[in-house]
Amino acid sequence: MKISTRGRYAIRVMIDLAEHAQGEYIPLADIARRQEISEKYLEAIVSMLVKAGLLVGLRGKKGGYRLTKTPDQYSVGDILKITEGNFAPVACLEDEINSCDRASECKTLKVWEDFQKLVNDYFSSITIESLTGNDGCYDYVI
Amino acid sequence: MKISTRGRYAIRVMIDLAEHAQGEYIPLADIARRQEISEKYLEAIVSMLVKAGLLVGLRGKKGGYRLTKTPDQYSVGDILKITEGNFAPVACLEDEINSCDRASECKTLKVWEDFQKLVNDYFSSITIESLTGNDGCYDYVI
DNA sequence: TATAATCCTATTTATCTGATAGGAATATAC
DNA sequence: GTATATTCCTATCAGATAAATAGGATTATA
Repeated sequence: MKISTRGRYAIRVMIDLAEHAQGEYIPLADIARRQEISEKYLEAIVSMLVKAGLLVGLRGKKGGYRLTKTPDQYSVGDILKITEGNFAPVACLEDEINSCDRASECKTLKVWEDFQKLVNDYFSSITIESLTGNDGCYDYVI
Repeated sequence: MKISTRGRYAIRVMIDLAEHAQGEYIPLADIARRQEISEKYLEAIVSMLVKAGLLVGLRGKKGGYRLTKTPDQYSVGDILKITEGNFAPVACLEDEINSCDRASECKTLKVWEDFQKLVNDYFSSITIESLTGNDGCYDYVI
């Protein structure tokens, strides 16, 4: 029932970018220094966020990462879904169809289904913007 | 973010006992057979429940396990707290006092605190009795 | 062309999960 | 009091995953 370090770091990266980016690309080294996280480890995490389209990276000098949307358009849930895979508390809820033999007689299935919805709704309701010290007025265009 | 097999099995054991026990001791072999779970694996799980006082075991012939309370007095949360340790989604919330250096400046601490409460409240609200096919009238005395 | 950055692949270490095995201790029934 | 049925205890094992590190290929800018 733990949120992985990956997930926690991913959220911190997103908040950091939301607070410091003015539309330009921010090198990962800057984020790693501010957040006191190993740059090499962050690399793996950030690459997940890029692959999922939450960030874009640019190589070379003046390169780095930037958000693809404004901070109010990201939820904590969006990020955790990428790093944690999904919010299914049990394996049988990971796929659309439940392929567990015992599903029809399972007395706890509803407990897990309702729980999954609870978790999803909670994390979906928290925006990255709400976790920054910013005022919600972005003076840059994405 | 997964509930362990231990936790799921523990809940099934408790439901099984709530449905089948009439005050007498139920051998683990019976539960293992009904639930189609390895008896040896269940042993380790059930011993946790005994140590925590949710069940009592009796050795020897006519031995087995029985509940220490009526099914409506157990919540799913009571059981999961034992098998999962706690509901802290991050390590810094496991102890009473938060010993994380970054706690004072942590932008996500409240997210995790509120989440922990949400999870705790949810699982605490579900009784084992509500997961059985019983009517809530116990014809045995504990 | 030098430099600064992302991107990619592999490796390591530690921890946890799920499961199995063998046997010691003990309560009941005959 | 002996056989039997059961919990109880300790140890072990394989596999997966998490967290982190390392080295170098690629690419954009100045």
